[in-house]
Amino acid sequence: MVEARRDAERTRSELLAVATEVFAEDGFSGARVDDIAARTRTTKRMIYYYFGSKEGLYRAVLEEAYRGIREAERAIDVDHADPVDAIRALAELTYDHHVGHDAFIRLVAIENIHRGSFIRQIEGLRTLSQPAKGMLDEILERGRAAGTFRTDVDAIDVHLVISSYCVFQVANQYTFGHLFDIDLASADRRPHLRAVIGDVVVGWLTAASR
Amino acid sequence: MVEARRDAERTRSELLAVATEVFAEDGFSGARVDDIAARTRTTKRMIYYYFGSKEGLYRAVLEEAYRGIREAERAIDVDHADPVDAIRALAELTYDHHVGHDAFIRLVAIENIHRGSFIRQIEGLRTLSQPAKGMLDEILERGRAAGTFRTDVDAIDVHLVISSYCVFQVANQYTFGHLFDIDLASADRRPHLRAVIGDVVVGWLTAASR
DNA sequence: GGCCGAATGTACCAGTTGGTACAAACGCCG
DNA sequence: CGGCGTTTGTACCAACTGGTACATTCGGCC
Repeated sequence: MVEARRDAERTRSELLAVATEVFAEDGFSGARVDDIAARTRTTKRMIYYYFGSKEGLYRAVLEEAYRGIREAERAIDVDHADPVDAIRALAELTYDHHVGHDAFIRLVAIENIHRGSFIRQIEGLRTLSQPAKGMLDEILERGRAAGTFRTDVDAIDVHLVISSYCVFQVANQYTFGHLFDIDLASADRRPHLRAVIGDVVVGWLTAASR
Repeated sequence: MVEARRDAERTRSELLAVATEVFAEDGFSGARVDDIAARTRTTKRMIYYYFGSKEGLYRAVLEEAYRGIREAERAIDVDHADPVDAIRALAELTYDHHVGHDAFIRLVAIENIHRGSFIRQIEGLRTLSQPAKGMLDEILERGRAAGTFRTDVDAIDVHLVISSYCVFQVANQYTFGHLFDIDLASADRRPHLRAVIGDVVVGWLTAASR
């Protein structure tokens, strides 16, 4: 029987899963410890036993979310010989990836509201982000060597352009959607919005340098 | 003597100004009514007298912030004859504009965390956003007529690309900055980041349609 | 000057919230 | 089986927090 009355690992991970939902929904201050506990098979006491404080729980949520997302990102593998195809694929896969992980993007937005004060306390996150940059570097280098890519752009610039667009789709969908009376999350519009970021990056990179 | 002991207008506007700062800093749930009042020459009582509730105050803050920003946006006037110059200028001025209004962008981020539930209650905001779109429409039309702009892109797409980039610079500076060890807000880097969004939009729009 | 409604200040409250003291139950190991 | 460290549940609290009752003061108007 799996119905173990005592299962430290399960208690901990259930707490983490529920806390992720609640923090993503209500923010750090908006989330209530009692609320998180109530949605669990265990009690508030366990939050303090395993995580020490509301803040400790939030930090654990943030860390796990980042690890999970980086893991998922490694699956984005672009092996096109042509750098133009490769960069377009990377941009559009990044779009898909972000659209599919809105809870994570909400957590990131919340963390930025707090000026990144919690993320800074988490060790080892930085190295986790290097693969994404490495792949970009490699594609750009091939494109430049082939003479098809402009030379006044580096991997961070490209990552910034792609991330901005993809994050904004999710993070700002409510205000942007309201002001311009458009639903960015609508399935009908997805293919177009997806193609746009591909077009943007390819058009930009294949244009002549200033 | 300007030192009026009683000045309804001043009390109200001081409350609004301080509340804007506090909400932008701490979010809706994070902000404390007592804290806002304490930073004022008046008392908490006045918040309830003028705004009815914490939520009423937040709504007033949001509305005033949007009106202010749209006002400022109307100053962005691009009168280049060449649509390519015009669109580059628009993109780069939008960048400057966003970088200079980070409190507003924080409020927008906070509002999106709340899924836009407050902004929806504010009447007349939608019409306020139309000028920006109108100007874009006009530039795009000229560019298409001249044969220099691709035809598979509309004003909303362009606005989305520009806004994404400019908002991200400010809204996500902390997490992005931390993960890639770069300070997006550094004055040294501004000219480059500013040029990038110009290059992106021009390169994209002047490339051939798919 | 005296009236009256708008504006303001003080004191207070009830519900909420993060956090904890204490003890009990569990299950592994010898 | 018995002991012992880990894990869990209950009850509780002190501080905080949004909100308000009530009294008071101000300033314009007749």
